[in-house]
Amino acid sequence: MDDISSALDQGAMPDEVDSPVKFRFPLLLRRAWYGLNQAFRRRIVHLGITPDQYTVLRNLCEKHMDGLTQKDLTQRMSSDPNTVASLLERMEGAGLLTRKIDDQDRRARRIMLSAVGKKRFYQAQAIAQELQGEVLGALNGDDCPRFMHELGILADACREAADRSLKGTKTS
Amino acid sequence: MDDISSALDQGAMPDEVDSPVKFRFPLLLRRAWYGLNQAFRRRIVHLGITPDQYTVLRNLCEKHMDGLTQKDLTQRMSSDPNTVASLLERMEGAGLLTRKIDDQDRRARRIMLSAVGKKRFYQAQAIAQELQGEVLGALNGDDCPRFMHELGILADACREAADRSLKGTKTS
DNA sequence: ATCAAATATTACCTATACGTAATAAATTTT
DNA sequence: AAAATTTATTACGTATAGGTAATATTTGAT
Repeated sequence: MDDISSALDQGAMPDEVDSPVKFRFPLLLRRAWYGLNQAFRRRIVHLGITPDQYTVLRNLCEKHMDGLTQKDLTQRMSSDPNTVASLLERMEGAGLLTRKIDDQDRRARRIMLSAVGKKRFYQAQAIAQELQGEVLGALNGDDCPRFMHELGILADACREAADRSLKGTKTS
Repeated sequence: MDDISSALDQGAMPDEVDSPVKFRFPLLLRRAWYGLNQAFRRRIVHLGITPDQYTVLRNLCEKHMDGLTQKDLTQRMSSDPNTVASLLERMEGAGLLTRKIDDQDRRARRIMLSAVGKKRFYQAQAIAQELQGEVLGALNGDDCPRFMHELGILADACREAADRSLKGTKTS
């Protein structure tokens, strides 16, 4: 441990050599995600919804008029059952959607958008598209498709790493 | 509003036409960020720290042996003063760092890593690098630098959008 | 048909994210 | 220099993220 400490005291930088701060994936990802989220939150606060609530509304609006179960939503949102449950509880309280026990599977609950929910979605969608335009405008239009493709590959790799990390399959 | 509703009832998809789900920036960003975070959280839980706490430790370890103020940390983490304050409070309680009033500016608090904090950082760093290798391995090595450069551009654009969205400069 | 295993959700807990207001100390203005 | 302004942090409140355990149901095995 003394080796490490003295190295540090001399001003050595742990892993900056092989990966400068400006190019580290986790840092950039964090910065992008929090920035985008914060921008969107600030722009839709007057609608009484949050970015995550918008994500729920979008998933319910997009070709799922028959509703979704909480499980479905959880997967579509890359989220967690607990988080989704409390999120939907608040949204139901706000009159944005309804939850009723599913006819086929009485363990599950089917989520259905309300008229208010639809309206809020369309109001927020315009803002979301405007914001997305502003942000993606910073990138050369020609580079965009390839970039999104690569981001998709990394996103999948991240999710797979998370799944792998759940049960002790870290090594084998 | 009836126009909108009937369009939906026919199964129309809001903005899927011009931007398919698989290529939408916010979705991919969310998936990548949550996946990476969850993977890392699961792999370091035995060290008694969280991903955000690791970020604090990393910032304190990297060339800032003289310590950082909470404000500094807040900016470096793309975070918020409130969040950082409670985060540091927990970490101080866990013995990972110390907070003392700054000599130059007695409003500020200077954060200093403890021996335990240093040790935990190096233990977690090995895991972080391993994880990063697994994830980035999914991308063609040659594409990586350009991708990171572009992600950096978008991250900056997101932060700027967030700052712009704070004070009513949305239109002008 | 019955009992065991799998599954959807809830309940409860801790850790962020971040907004607003309060507090205290530093800086600027008059 | 005293007052007004700016700034670093804390206090407090609501909204996620996500782990563990309990519950209710459905499915699968005997």
